[in-house]
Amino acid sequence: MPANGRSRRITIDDVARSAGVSRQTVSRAVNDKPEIDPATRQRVLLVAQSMGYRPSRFARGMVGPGLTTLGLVIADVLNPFFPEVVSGVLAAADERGWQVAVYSTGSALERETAVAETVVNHVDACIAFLLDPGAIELIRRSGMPFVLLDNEHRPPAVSGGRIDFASGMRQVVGHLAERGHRRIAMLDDRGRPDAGDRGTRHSLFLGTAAELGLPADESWVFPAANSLDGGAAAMDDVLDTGFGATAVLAYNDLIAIGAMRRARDRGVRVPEDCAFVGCDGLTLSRLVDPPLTTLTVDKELLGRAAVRQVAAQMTGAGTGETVIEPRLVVRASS
Amino acid sequence: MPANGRSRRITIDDVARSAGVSRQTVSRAVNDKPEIDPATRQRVLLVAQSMGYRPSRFARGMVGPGLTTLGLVIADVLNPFFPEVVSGVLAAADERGWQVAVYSTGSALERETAVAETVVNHVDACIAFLLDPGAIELIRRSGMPFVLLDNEHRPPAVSGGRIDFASGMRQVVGHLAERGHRRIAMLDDRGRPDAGDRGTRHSLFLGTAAELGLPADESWVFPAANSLDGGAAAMDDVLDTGFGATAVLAYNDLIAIGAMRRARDRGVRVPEDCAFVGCDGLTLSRLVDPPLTTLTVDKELLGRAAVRQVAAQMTGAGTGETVIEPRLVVRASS
DNA sequence: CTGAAAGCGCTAACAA
DNA sequence: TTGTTAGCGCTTTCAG
Repeated sequence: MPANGRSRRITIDDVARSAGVSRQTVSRAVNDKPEIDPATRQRVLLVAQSMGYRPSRFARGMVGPGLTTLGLVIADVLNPFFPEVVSGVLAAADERGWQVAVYSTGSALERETAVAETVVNHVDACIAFLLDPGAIELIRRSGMPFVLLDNEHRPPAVSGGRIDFASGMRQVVGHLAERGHRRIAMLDDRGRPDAGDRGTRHSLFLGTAAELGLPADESWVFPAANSLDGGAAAMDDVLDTGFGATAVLAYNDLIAIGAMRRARDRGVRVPEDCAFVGCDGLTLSRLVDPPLTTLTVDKELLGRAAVRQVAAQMTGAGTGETVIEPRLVVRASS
Repeated sequence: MPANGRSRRITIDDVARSAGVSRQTVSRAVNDKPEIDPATRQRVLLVAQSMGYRPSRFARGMVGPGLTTLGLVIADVLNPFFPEVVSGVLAAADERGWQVAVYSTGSALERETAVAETVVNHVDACIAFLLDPGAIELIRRSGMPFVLLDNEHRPPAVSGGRIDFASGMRQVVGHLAERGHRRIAMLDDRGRPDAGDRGTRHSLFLGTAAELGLPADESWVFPAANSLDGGAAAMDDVLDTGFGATAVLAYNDLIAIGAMRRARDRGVRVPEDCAFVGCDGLTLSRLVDPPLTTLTVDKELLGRAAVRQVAAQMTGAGTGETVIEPRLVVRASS
């Protein structure tokens, strides 16, 4: 019960008794039904208000169709990638009259199972950024409509949404190669357990570099925590290993910006000494100095598309996948 | 019911019948109760799964204590102010085992009533950034625990959380005055209906300026849309009116950054020709060029404090107010 | 270990 | 216009 904490909940019967009417009449008054004497309504409403009566969501949901609650699991609202996705999801859910419950894993893999368990019990459908196979399986098994985003290991029975980084990496590495870069370092997100797996930015980078005849291998990839500080620390590694990179490609804009700032602080000229390229196309990337070249992704669209897929599943459609095409935006950092 | 769309919902009775047991046994299996034969559990679970059975949230909430859903109404997730508040709310709500449903008004005053109506019907408590008195009254009357944030016109019966901009403006204007600035323009958020009212940044700016003997009046305040572009457009106004401002104080960092960029684009040197100061202390403000001087606010704390107040109301405590103290962070823009 | 009965708070359908 | 009856799907007694 909406945590009254203290005493027993006040029910429609309490109000009915206190107002000297039947509970039906109370229901009519509260729900603004036409078939009730305005005077009665007024009186009942007053009593209800004074008693602090609030209809139970649960009892109502029990009778009527109830509200659809969509669970949205993200890693961290403070990572500027997610608010844009959230925005798309909120808008699309609102159009359908759904409520959105937001859950954050705090980018902690070990918390994913707990979040998944909560989700399974408290929402009607789920859109999630999740990496732990156990957590994913938990939600899948629940049978609720489920869309998994940004995960290359999506089980076949689960719908998904992803960004076409194969195309993206071609654009990015191609751009750097055109600019004459041969020694390109990559700053990967070390928080992801799928590092290096097929389809990840990491492996696509290596593959594309090889295709273009660039000398890149695992030693060209540096793990970074997914944050500005993480990017900065990884840039220290790049610089300190005497790697001689003339360009740095980061897993995302956050890491790229952190790295770029650290490089500048250490006397590296951008882009003359070293070029920087990010992924995601955060608003932020336009505002830093120098403005960051980035692989832009329509994150709101990703959110909207996910909601559309949830809706499709509710009408019985099968598993599907949405692929978002990224677009390289060249700015002064390269 | 959780929008099955197609046919009737599958109930516990359906499963019981199909598995040849009583619904009690199904309940035991599904809820992992100890008093059931492991073999039976297994069998029942299999049947349940194969039938796509999902227990009804509503029916469960009806019986047990149910989950508390906290409604969080913000203006716009894309405004980087809000994610930080959301982060604080999510964390504090999670600690209490509550679910958070996020609603966005899209910064549109005319949508507030509709959002308030939804909130009233579908959550157990509410934390909101709301400006329309009608919407606020709607939620207040519902009797649910309610905390109104960042609103100078909070009804006495409603709990609130706000930032101490009286102190803040003293810090900001004092700082600029110390630096020798006399002609200070303010870029106000034109979307707020309370512009100029007592307690707003607008009026506190004018009051503080007067106290310090600076020549500021209404004509020194320029309305700006709450966005980067809004700040840019307002800066055009400042520049074009030949106002001769040597410093610009903005309603928030978003507006300040937009204005600062526009100024630079038009050949104004920052801070030599014109200094810029924002409010809020967005992460963003540290990253732009030049880094922005800003009145930093602990936005996560604001969110956490709001949750704490909701919790207090649930245990029967009365109306309260949390005041967050802002802190000036001086950077290169001034 | 399993089943039968009772009731959570509400609204739709019907009766008065 | 108002009241009565019947459930919604589930879990918690209490019997077996």
